[in-house]
Amino acid sequence: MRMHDDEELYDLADLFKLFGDSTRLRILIALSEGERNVNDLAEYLAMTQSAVSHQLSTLKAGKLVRSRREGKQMIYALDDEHVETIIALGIEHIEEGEHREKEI
Amino acid sequence: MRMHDDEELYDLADLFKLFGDSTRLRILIALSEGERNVNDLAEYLAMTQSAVSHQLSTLKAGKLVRSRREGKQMIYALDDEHVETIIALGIEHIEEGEHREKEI
DNA sequence: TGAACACATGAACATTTGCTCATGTGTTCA
DNA sequence: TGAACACATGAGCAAATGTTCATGTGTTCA
Repeated sequence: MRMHDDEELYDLADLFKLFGDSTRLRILIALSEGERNVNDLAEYLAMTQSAVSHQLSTLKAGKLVRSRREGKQMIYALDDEHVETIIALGIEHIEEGEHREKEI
Repeated sequence: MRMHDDEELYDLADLFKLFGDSTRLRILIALSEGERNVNDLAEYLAMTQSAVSHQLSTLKAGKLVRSRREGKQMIYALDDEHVETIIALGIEHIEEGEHREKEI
């Protein structure tokens, strides 16, 4: 891995912070199944509209999701082909950890 | 992506939290270049021994690094083949983001 | 135009997090 | 054995974070 300047390092940390919250993970996983508007997401995740909206705004700032307006609704979708890959790698890590524990 | 129970979701979030701090990222990147003991890491990263040790302990609990004793020293190394892949994907995301900004 | 809907956003609060400081544990070697 | 070294760890504190509550903005349609 090549060297990284401080700015890129902070950007990188900020990116992973987005994945470091179970609410945001659930939003990202939900969106990996397809586009959704805010109220649907809120209902699906059993959260308030406000909380979902705040998190979507955070995810959008981090360029993990994009949105478009459709009438009164805002439709959100994943905006990065890496999102699903990164989550899948994380899941692999966890499942291998569980596997290793059984071996011991 | 398949469905995830609550416990796995929290584990996943906790995993990504580990990557969500520039200090820990720097430790992981440093270790991707090879094993190191604690004092070397502290000097290399210009941090106190205590701060590095705390973070290493966090990383070890998350199974991203392992350690072995060598005399008085503790040698730390990456303990997961996914670590470098995950960081590399994060870097890709950021660099593509920068690229997209230039297009606009 | 104005009411109703869908969503965004600012402020406030409780929780979490990362660091420092002080001290504890484990190892080596004279 | 005990001093010196290398590292771990608990407590405490300031900063960051996620949620709620209240309210603001944008859109539709009668």
